[in-house]
Amino acid sequence: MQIHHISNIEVSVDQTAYAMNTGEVITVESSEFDTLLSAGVSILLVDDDSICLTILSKMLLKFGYKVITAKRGTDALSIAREREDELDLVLAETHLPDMDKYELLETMGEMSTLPVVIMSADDSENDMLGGLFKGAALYLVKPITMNDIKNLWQFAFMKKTERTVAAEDSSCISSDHDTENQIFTNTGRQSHQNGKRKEPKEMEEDNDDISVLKKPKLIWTNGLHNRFLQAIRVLGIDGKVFQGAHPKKILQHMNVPGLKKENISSHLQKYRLALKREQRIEKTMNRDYAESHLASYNSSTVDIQGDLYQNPEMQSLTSFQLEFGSHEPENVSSCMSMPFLGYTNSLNHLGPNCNDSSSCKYGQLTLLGNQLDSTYPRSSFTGISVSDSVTSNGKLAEFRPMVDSNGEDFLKGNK
DNA sequence: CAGCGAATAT
DNA sequence: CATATTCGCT
Repeated sequence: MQIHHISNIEVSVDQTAYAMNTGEVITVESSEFDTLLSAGVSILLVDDDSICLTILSKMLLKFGYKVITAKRGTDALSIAREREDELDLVLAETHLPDMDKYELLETMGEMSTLPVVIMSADDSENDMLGGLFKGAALYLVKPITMNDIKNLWQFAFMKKTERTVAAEDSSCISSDHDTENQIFTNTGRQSHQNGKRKEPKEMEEDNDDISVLKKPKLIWTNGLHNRFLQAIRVLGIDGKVFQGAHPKKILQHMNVPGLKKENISSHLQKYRLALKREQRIEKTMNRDYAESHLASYNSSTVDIQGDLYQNPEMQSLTSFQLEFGSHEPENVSSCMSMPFLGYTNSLNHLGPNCNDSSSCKYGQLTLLGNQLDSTYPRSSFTGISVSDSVTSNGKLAEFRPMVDSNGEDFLKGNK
């Protein structure tokens, strides 16, 4: 088998630009944050084409990922089999010489828990939905951008779960000041082909002594919330008049393994409160300075992200992140703050293209989306990443939590 | 039994 | 104090 351990690659980034995409001036000084988040994440990169392989490796390395490459599907599988523990994520091209389209994806799904991110030049809904349905954590359409790469780390945590927890779950009475190398506890699962909604089995050999008594605290991450929003958009915004958005249906639609009805209800309750608040705010604003404020509110999503951002309303059809609080309390919340910031997130290219397709399973999504978008709070979009602002400004903006991003407004209580 | 609002817990 | 869970009512 041909495995290349890449530690140093000699390809100039300039060529990256022409080959991969606009890639221009990826000034991405790989801000400290990016490298911090992706640091130590090991990625198995699978691509038949040497050029792509090299370029992608380069990009990955730039963000601090560890990269192992394979050119053939079989190689990828054996690597994954032997060294699954060292790996965090598989990034694979769909078209491989020795396998057909989603064979690697499927096989990988059967034999390991590694999240698989698919990349392909095929951008039809059929292809994308197919890939996602077969269990891909994310479907990236080539050309791959630096942003895509930058956000990859988020999907790596879908597998790295209990290992880290179990490793440190032993009594840590020692009041150690842990460094930041701690990893949060995400429980993620790839959807199987027959993937139904629930997964009765939870932990394999974990301490379940209190698992029944203690309910794991569910933390609604942006990703999870986005999924929630997506579900709501499809089903209908309010359960009262329409028959859409009952928690049960939402749960069904979200299709998240560990998620309980109660969680949805709770979140829905909070969500509705937030809605009310916003409506009141808008009303009070209407009385006084009607248009100026409103205008700024509505356009804000567009303003920040500028022209190059596509369709913020459409959120990822992709995967989700389920996060439970670990038994050790504090480390979670501290870690939590990081992912929020960087969550520009897998905007996969599903949204914009969907309107022309009647074949799209989520065709109703576009329909409902139009009539609803005035009602629901701004899509929770927080992070406009640093590199985004680079392109708009021309120079690097300082990293700061988006002030005007309304992503979080839903979370904070405005009165 | 499910949904929703309010109370309670973390 | 915010947010998740539990309770009680419909």
